[in-house]
Amino acid sequence: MSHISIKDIAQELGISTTSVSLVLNGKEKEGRVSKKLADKIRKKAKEMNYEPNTLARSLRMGKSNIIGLIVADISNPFFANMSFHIQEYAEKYGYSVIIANTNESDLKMENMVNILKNRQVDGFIIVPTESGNEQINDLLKRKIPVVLIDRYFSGINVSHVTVNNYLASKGATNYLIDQGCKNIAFMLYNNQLGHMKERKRGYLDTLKDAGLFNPQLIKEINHLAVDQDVESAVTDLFSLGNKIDGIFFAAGAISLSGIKCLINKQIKIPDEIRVVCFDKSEVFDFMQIPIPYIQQPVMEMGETAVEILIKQIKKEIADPLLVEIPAELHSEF
Amino acid sequence: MSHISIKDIAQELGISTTSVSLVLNGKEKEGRVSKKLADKIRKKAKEMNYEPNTLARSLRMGKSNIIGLIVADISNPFFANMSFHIQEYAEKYGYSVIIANTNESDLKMENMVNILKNRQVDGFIIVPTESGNEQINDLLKRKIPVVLIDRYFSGINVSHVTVNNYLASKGATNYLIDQGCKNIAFMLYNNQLGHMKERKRGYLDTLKDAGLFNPQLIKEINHLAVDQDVESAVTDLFSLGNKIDGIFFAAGAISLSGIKCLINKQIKIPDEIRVVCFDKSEVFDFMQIPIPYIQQPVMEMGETAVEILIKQIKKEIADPLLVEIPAELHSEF
DNA sequence: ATTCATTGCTAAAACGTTTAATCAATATAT
DNA sequence: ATATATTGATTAAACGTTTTAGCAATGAAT
Repeated sequence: MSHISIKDIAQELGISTTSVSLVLNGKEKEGRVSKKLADKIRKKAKEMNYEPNTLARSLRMGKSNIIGLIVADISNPFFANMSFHIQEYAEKYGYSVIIANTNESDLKMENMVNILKNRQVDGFIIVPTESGNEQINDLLKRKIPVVLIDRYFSGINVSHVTVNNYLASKGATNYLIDQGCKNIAFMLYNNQLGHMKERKRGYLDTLKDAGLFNPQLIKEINHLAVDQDVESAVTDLFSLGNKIDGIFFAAGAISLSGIKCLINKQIKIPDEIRVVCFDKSEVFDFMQIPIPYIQQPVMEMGETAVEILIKQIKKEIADPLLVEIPAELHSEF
Repeated sequence: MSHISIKDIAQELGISTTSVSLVLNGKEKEGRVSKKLADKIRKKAKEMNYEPNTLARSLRMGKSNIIGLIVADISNPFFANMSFHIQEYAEKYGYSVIIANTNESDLKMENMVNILKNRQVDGFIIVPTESGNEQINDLLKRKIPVVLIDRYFSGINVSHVTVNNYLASKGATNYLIDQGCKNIAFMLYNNQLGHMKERKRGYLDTLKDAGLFNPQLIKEINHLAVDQDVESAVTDLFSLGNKIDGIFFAAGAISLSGIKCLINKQIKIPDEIRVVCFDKSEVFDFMQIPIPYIQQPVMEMGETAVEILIKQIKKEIADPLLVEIPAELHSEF
């Protein structure tokens, strides 16, 4: 027999599938199955190598106990790590996690959301792509629980957990000011996602408060051409009248590209220029000089997202929950 | 209505579910549904925002069109990247991919295999954990298609795709010999997986052929304590009578740990010691000196695995296929 | 000796699909 | 005018579960 079902066990034992189901789900008490029969069923099930068909169960019960995790870039260690913690934590609650990678493509995000939705996942945790908002809206319309993580859309009223980007950004900028920098550049992605806006706001407010603001110091990077854009941004910045003495890189990949660029141009960190980065990278461990960075509490973020999502799934909460977790600036070495 | 089914559409239109199913699956020709009715159905389906329930479909059809991808460490860029390519390629064939991370834990691998098996995935691509062999055997016993990737067990007759570890290892070792190294150390994991054995064999054969072999040069590392083990291995190696002048790191994490250690101990690469690494790392881009490494063709490996798996699923091939892909040594800069 | 509870089990429906079998009506061929 | 194809639909079973409702037998209580 290719695959053993509950029916096969029942047949073999000459009993009903009800009893088998009851026992195999540990409901023998409520189901009033005799200990004798229960034991017989368990024995036979083991003997026949029975494995339940979760598809059928989910279909019948109307829930799959699966969480769909949609990540914009799984090869980014930050997200890979986050995925790991999410999976780990969700399992404790009896949920398994399906990871899908959108590679920053809106179209792929649409596909993956649809595929998972049609597979009846109970809810989604999503690191959305830049224009993934309609997909999110569709999910909300269908009353499917969603939690965004790391990124969010300012216009949509949906649960999200992020770091406190504004404060983190202020902290990083202030750090550079404290180090004596007067012309502090800021490099960020040119997208409209909420977290980027917040990081920018943090930088702007701090610089304005300090009377150091200059619009030429802000450089936007296209995520499809990070290396080129960063390269020309750096060249631009160094041709300004007031020589820049600090750069705040507002995202992981921009940081790496930026530092690589500075090294190539033989611009010495921190003598000629000071930097501070959003997100830690393994690369920092291998540099001669320490690189200050903002570290996002990736585990806490992941676990919070899982908790919120599960509460939504179980209908313990109805309204969207917006959680901001403080991020730490690592600058002491 | 919370969720629209084919039945709802049929009811609304006063027709049978068969017609709806036929049309929505593009089988109106074979099913002899009139163009008029077909159009009506499609219109209504769109209007009602219908989405098929893949669970039910899979249950009925006995296949899910899902590939289970089980990875030992998703936060390892090598595997993250591989996952990406596998997902990408599988989609072209109409399969979606569920990624599960085992974090190198045998128990978790067992769990994930079971969970996915019970969700009726059509087949598995697995980067197995060290002692995951029984799980593989169980899958084989149940006639569930499996392809191992990157790692494999010498004792089990199951499809796998790997790099040609033996030749790659010979190449790397020969590179160091060509550079004039006389005392070439080798650092590998202390596990019994086939790919490690092959890498060791490559090193051994090459060193013996060159008359340079010395058992003290081989250091085994426990993957649970890479940094410590590498640290003491390096100390050991440098206290040997014949001063070592080359190290071949047989795996990605060992390489990074090793290089970090050399930097900390102020041992200059390549003046005092030459190294060669298995797997590329982003870190190499940031080092003053170029690091030679063996690059595995991760995309080709992933795609090959998908192809083999799908052929097995479709029963186009019955016997296990063992594919070895050549790896490239990057040593010219 | 009758009622009532309890115990141990089963029948059957339901979840949302797909698909083989069948049927009635119309068209085509003889 | 009759036999035969073809067209356009439907009925009902099946996939593997869970679960409600109910049945029969036993035990306890009056």
